[in-house]
Amino acid sequence: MPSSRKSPALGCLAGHVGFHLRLAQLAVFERFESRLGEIDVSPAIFSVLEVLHQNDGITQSTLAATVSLDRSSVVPLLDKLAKRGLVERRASTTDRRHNHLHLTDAGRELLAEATRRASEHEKEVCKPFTIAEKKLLLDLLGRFRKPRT
Amino acid sequence: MPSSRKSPALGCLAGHVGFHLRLAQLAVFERFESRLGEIDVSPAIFSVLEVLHQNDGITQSTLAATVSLDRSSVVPLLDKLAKRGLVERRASTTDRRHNHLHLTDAGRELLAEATRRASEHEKEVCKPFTIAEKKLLLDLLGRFRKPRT
DNA sequence: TATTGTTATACTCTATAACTATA
DNA sequence: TATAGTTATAGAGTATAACAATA
Repeated sequence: MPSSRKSPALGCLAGHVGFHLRLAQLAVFERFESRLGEIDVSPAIFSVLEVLHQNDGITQSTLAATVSLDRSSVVPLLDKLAKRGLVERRASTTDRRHNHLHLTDAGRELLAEATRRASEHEKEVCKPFTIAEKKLLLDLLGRFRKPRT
Repeated sequence: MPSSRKSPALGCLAGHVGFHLRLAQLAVFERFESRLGEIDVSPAIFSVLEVLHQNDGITQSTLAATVSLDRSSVVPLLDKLAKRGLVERRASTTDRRHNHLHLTDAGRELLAEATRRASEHEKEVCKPFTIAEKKLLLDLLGRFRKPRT
């Protein structure tokens, strides 16, 4: 039975995935910040570092597409990371329009620590799910993505 | 088998709910805007209008809590809606610190149209799911919310 | 003292459009 | 002409802190 102090009715919002996606992301990102804020790693920064680690020498536009950002949005992000000595931009020798991106040693070290913390975070945030449920959730979320391109 | 032009590896991001929540929300909100942008209704505005409709006379702070915003964030939002003639603020007679919020006739009319469009949007965006899967998804998303308070 | 709404302020995130340098 | 990165700029969205009115 509902608690005596009833909360306001949500109407059709209760059945809207967008509404629930926002609340879920809010809760998850908040806890991410509380664990990785200490080492100045935001969700966006973490995803960039990880993609760089997985794809050494990747180009800025490809990175942007991979994390679903505009290529212009990636510039100030990389500026910050370069200033912190975590990332290097090397002009391509074959096509001088491209920058190839590389993690520095410091970048790899920070990523290692960030990965440890992110993994704890993930464990905490997914406590309400069984392994099968989490797998299912990721599968369902993946279906929102645009079909092709 | 993978396409010949392979996309960059995501590493551990592929298993992180936060990463997938962001992509999903991005896709969903984008399509919401494409359907309701025409009538100048953003996801935030829609949720406010619907909560006001469900809870006539609700107070600003309660509204804010209901849609997970700070009470200061709700002020400029309501300013806009009031300026558009969709919402009224009436000072409470019993406790003059409170504003009681009400939809105007115009507000109800716009909400009706917005609800029609939102329902089409919801149908479109949930095409990849069966009824059972969508129900399950909402259930799973709900588990991220903080336990009590 | 505590609470509601407000203001002033600022910060983050992100995109668009135009520029440059290449190709 | 087209592309990669950059710049300048602007707009959302949101929060924090302090304030006035009220309780």
